[in-house]
This record gives sequence, C-alpha cells and structure tokens, in this order.
Amino acid sequence: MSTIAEVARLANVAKATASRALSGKGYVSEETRARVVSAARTIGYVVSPNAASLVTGRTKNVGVIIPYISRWFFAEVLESVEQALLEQGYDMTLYNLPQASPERDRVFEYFLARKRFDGVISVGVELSEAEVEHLHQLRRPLVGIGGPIRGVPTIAIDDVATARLATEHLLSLGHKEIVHIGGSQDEQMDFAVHSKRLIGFLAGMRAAEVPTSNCFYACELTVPGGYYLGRSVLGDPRRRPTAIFAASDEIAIGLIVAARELGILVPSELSVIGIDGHPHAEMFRLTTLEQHPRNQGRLAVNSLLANLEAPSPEDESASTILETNLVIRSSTSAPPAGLSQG
Amino acid sequence: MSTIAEVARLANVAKATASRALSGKGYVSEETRARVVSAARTIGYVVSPNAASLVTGRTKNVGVIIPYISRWFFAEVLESVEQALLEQGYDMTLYNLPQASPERDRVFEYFLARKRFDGVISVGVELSEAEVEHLHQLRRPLVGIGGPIRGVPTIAIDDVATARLATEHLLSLGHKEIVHIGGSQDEQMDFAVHSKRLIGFLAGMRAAEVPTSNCFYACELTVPGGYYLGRSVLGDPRRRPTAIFAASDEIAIGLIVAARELGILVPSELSVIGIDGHPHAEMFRLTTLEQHPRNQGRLAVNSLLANLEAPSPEDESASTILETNLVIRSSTSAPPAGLSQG
DNA sequence: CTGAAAGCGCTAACAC
DNA sequence: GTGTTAGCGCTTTCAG
Repeated sequence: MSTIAEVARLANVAKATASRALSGKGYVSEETRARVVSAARTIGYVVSPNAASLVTGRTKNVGVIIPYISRWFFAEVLESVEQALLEQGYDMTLYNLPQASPERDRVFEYFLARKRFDGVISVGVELSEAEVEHLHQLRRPLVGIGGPIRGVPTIAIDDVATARLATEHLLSLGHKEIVHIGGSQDEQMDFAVHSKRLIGFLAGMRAAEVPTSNCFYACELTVPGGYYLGRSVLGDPRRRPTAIFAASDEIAIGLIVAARELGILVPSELSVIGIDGHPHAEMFRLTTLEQHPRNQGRLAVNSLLANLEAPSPEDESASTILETNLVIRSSTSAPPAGLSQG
Repeated sequence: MSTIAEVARLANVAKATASRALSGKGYVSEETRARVVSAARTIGYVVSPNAASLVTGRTKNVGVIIPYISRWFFAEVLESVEQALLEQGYDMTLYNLPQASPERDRVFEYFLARKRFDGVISVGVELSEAEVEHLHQLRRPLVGIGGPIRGVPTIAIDDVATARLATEHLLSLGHKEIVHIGGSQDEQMDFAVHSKRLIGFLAGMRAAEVPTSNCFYACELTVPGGYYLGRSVLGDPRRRPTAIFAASDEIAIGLIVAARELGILVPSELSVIGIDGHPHAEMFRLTTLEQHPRNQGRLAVNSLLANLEAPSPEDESASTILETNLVIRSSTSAPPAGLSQG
C-alpha cells in the first residue's frame, strides 16, 4: 500500500535518500537513516520487490523444480531449501514437475521464461537437452541436486559407491544370499540412479566372488512397492535371501512389513539395508545409509546464492559429491547359518 | 531478455498494440495479431510479469502457507494446489511455517507484506489474530484449508462429525472396548483438531452408552508416534482394547506395526480406523475415513481464483464443509468375543 | 552526504 | 483498430 515516496515525505528527504537508507547501499548519515527507518516503520512500509527488480534485475525469488513432494527425501530437501532461502530473504516458487508431458514443457517454456527468478534449483530431475538449454538461456545461476546436468554445478551422492558400501556391509557380516531390490531398469528415470545402484551392488558382490544370478528385483520406489514385491520374493522359502539391499528406505520398510507378515524375523533372519535415513528406520529395525537430504538442500542454496553474489565464469560444471556416512540405525545381523567370511 | 518494444518494432506496430495482441485485451485486427504473435515467437518473447504487475496490480502469483511438507496429507494438498494454480497460469510461492517463532513473524511482516501475491492460501495453520490482521491488510483474497479463520472462506471437514462417524463404525461392529488415540490436548495446535476429534469420539461413545474412562491416549501425529504409544498401550493385555480410533492414518499405521510386533492380529483381534486415506492403508489392513486432500486443494484454488475475478463483498466468511465419505479400505472386524450390539 | 531526474518493461487512458 | 502518452514503485546515475 505505502510507497517509498510517502516514507521520504514523512522523513523530509528525497526518495533517493530514503531508498539508500532502507537498502543500506550508498552513503547516508546516521541521523537521516534513523529518521527514514522510523518513518518506514510508522507507516508499515515494505519495499515492493516487483518495482525494485524492474530496475535492479534481481527478484529475490528462486525457482525450485522437483518431481515429487510426498516422498520423504524430496520433502526434506524442499523444507531445507525453503528454510535456507527464507533466511536470506528469498522467496521460493515451486514447480512439481511431472514426467515428460505438455505441462512439463509449459513450465520450461512459459513459467521459467518469465524472468521471475534470480536462480533455479533442480532437485532430482533428469533434464532433457532442450530443458537444459531453456534454463541456460535464462542466464541465471542454476544448481542441481541428485545428479549431473550439463554445465551445472551439482550436489549429489556417489550412487555407485553408496550401493557398493551397502553391499559390502552385508557381505562383511557374512551374508552370501543377498538380493538387491531397486527401481526398474526399464523405467529408468532421474539420473539412472537405478542402474548406478545396481552397478555398485554387482561390483561389491563380484569383488567378494559371490554369484549374482537372480539377485535383482525391481519395484516402485515406495513402501507398498517394496511390500508387494516382498510378499512374492520372500514368500518362497527356497529362494529366500538372508539379506537385502534396498535402493530406498521406503522399499526397505515395505519389505520388512512383508517379511514380518511371513513370520520372518528382522534382522535376525533377514537383514535389510536401505538408503536415505528415513525417520521410520528405527521402529522397523532398518539399517540405512544416510543421504542427508537437508544438507543437500542447504548446500544447493549456498552454492546458488554464492554464485549470485559473485558470478563465477565458466567453471560452473563443478559438482559436489557428498560423502555418504554408513549409519547403523539398528542391528543388522549375521546370516542365520552363521557363515563367516574371509 | 527481449522486451515488448522489440516485438513491436519487428511487427511494425506500437508497443500498446503489441501488448493488446499478446494479452488478448482490447481490439486488434486478426491480421495484426498474427503478425505480433509471430514476431514474439521469433525472438522468444515472454512477458515480464514483474513489469506488468507494476501497472496492473496483478502478479499471477499465489502465496501458500503450510506447517508441514512431509506429512502425507499436507504433501497431497500442496501437490494439488500447485497443479491447479499452474493450470491457470499462476506461480505458487511456498512458506513452510514453523510454530510461533521469530521466523514465522517474519513471514507475515516481511515476506507476505511484499505485495507479491494475488492471493494467499493457508493450509492447516491456526492463525493468531495479529496474523489474520496482517493478511487482511494485504487486501487480497484469502482462503483457508483445515479450519476457520476469521472473515475468511474455508475448506474443511467436520472434525467432530468425522470422529463420531469413525467411532460409530466401530460401535456398530459390536466393539465396546474402544480407545481413541490422537494429538495431545496440551499441545493444542491447528484448529483444535485434537479436541474436536476427541469430542466427536466421546459423543459417539456416550450416545451408545459405552463407558469412556481411560480410553484416550495422546501421541505425536506420526507413524513412530503411534508405534511407540502402541507398544505401551497394547503391551498390557489387561487393558487392551478391541478397537482403536486413531486421529490420523499415520498414527494408525504405527499402532498396527506395534500390534503386529506384539502378535496381535489386525483386524481380527484389533480393529483400527484412521482418518486421511493414506496410500499405505491397504497394505496395513487399515480402515480409513477419506479426507480427500487433493479435492480440498482444488476447491481452495477455485475459490480463491473465483474471488480474484469477481471480488465478492463481505460474505467472505462463508466456509465450505466437505462431506466425509466412510471408505472401508479393508476389513474391520467385529470384536473377538463376538458381542453383538442391539 | 543528499536531491533531481531518468528509466526499468509494461498496460491503460485517451486520442486519432 | 491503432498510436501516443503517462506512470506503476523503485534504484541509480549525476550534480551539487
């Protein structure tokens, strides 16, 4: 409602001075500044970022694109990103991107093209060449979370190494009958995460010279996905593994529910390890590798804002690979047969 | 990058004509319009909503305030709101409001005051008088989801009636030993939802003349919350109920996990009914009352945008109470003892 | 240190 | 139907 002109009038200064006093840019005497600030407070003045951005080019608004809101990992990233942005005075505009679709195209061609953002954070979205091109045309800093984007700094974990680590953990306990349950290799999405985790798993198994036939099953990356697959995989005692490496904690939780229904004790008869650090891990006796979504969110925001302050030239493709910490949230077990390894 | 002036030059018209052609407001000959549109496409022109909003007062941006992102109900509302807004060409700026805190104050006093929004949707947040006042001062339409806000239209379910319905469902199956597990009455938040559900529960019980001493327990509204409480409540066979009405599906799921660990069969030995319509209900044999979060989100957006088009005078406080449908997602059972009810 | 003036990109009156 | 003009609220030269 109130404009800077009113503040200026009330403080008996020019608009320019009021602007300087309020924004902190440029010289203003302490006395004048105090008068302006008090005038602003009196009439409840707040700058209009719209008007300001028209002249400065800065909007104090960051766009975030994300494929899911309700999956735990994404929700955590979102919360941390929003919080970090707010602390710096930035608004967060959210786009929940569907898979390839007309609506998705519209986000890139229309919404993101409106020059509304100082920068864009892309969370766990595999972008097409055309989409990356659209984003680069904005000439605004861009940060990815979850996987590489051409010419864009990225925060990510090393999926292959993480999967291998999880596998090695189970192997070190003496397990030989290990199964990996992850996303479908056909419906490859995100950053081929499904493949990478499978690759890491297989690498770990092969290094330990454990046979790997029939030891991979695919399902949806959700609790019910893991549950229904678990009922079928664990239902057959002949091919029942002693340990499972699940590609996400959601799958792992579903598997554990299925196992319990079948009377299989977790973890004594079946060890399960997942990836994420889900808050339900403890109650399900789930071992999990922490992915620290909140850290990833904060790192992304910091990186983006740093780039905004001091635009770096062309080393933009530098990516940050996070270290994964093996956190034993609960007791994984040695296999029932008690085979010792090495 | 490109401005409407360039489009105008390329199409050999004045800026105003280009504006009319592109926005569809005002008379433009079909021929001219085509020329302008093609010119715009050639140079990849997209209007700057910032500049436009400076003169029109409209921003094509809606602010959403919400207390949680990762809880299923809220995530669903958020997804549906975002989708509905996008369809209408609106951006969604998200504020994840913490409980009363300096950060929260800042959202109301600073972020929401920046005149950046055409309207605001408040999801499941109990607002203080001061906060409502701040919102009203924006002179922008405002819609609430989840509970009443003074002078604001609201989308909500009838919590008392819903709780009573759930209770009556259990009573009708013949249960007498029914317990209600909900949010703490001390940490009252949201819209006294905890109280309302307790009230509805007690009303149902009393109408059926079933005693209600020691039949309410409080916990956090999460899966672990329900789980840990369940371990203690169900661990004592002497006071074990035959049915539980949980204030949320998350609590209910946690309870079921605890029950299963204790060897209690669900639903044959213990019936559990929750509220929400959570996607995990089926795999946990959970009966649930649907709350239809996506519908609530869409209704809120429709109501808000309708108000934007044609601002209604002062009947703003009209609220929409959604009907709750009793959806039996899986089999609730009669109590083990098989007492039949008149 | 402060003021006057120009202009960011756009739309809304008002002429023609 | 279309062009001209003014101005939304702000920051930023450029004088003083």
